Amino acid sequence: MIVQSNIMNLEITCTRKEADHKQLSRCRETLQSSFSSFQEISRIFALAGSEVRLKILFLLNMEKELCPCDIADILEMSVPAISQHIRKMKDVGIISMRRDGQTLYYSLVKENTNVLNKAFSTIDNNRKVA
Amino acid sequence: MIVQSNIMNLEITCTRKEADHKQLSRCRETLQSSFSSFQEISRIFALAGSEVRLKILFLLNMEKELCPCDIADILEMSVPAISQHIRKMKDVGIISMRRDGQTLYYSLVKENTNVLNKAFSTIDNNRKVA
DNA sequence: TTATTATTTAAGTATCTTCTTAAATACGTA
DNA sequence: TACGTATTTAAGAAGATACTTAAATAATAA
Repeated sequence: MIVQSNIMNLEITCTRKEADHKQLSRCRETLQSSFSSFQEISRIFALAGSEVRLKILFLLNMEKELCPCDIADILEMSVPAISQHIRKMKDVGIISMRRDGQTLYYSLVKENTNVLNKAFSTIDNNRKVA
Repeated sequence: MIVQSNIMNLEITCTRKEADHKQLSRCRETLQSSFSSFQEISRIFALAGSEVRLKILFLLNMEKELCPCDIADILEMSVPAISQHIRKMKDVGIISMRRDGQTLYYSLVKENTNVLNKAFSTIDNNRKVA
């Protein structure tokens, strides 16, 4: 693994007289030291940023596991459409699969969905009962 | 405000023999009762799902407020590119603005960014200090 | 008033996303 | 083996997204 030397690029392009160069350098350093977190977490949010996928994730959180056929039924969407959403989430590792005969059951990978928990509980709490 | 009657569409399209129709109906009802939460939260995640915007949000959380010029400098991007990201976040109400002379300062709207807090703390904790 | 600075807006383009439909794979059963 | 069911994969079209550059606003300073 190549660890880049931490000599910061200090040429500040912001021409504002009041610009606080120490603040700008500090911000750059923080971003650099968290480089991979931003990648990983933004990827998870991009997935949860689709209303369809957020619903799938919420349902998996609530029901433990579901198959593509169930999900397609609940969301009133085509099975291939659901399958392709599922693949994206599996690729990033926020859901996993088990097979039982012909049926594939998908479930949340809890270790990788911590950043979504607050959303799940907020959705639960804002539920309007008829 | 029009509250839709809650008579569920009960025609289950999933032809799996093992399909649990009660479970499917329950899931549909839950989604329906949380309709607007899914919209609102997925919209916030879609914003945070861009690596650039997640960095901006993280920086605003850390620094309280920043101007577009500062942000463009820190992220080494053009000012118009940053300005357009900012507009999207302002439109959805997760950031707000104050003016001081020619400079516009942007900051987080904390009430609307609760679902991102876990991400901010995770990023902080995973920081690799040089 | 004119110029300068900070910022936004607009138009254009390249890329990504999310569906659709049709075909392929994988398992179970007659 | 052949068929049906559950699911994935592939190809393609329509729409959304994220930059670029150039022009427009808005506040301040000369």
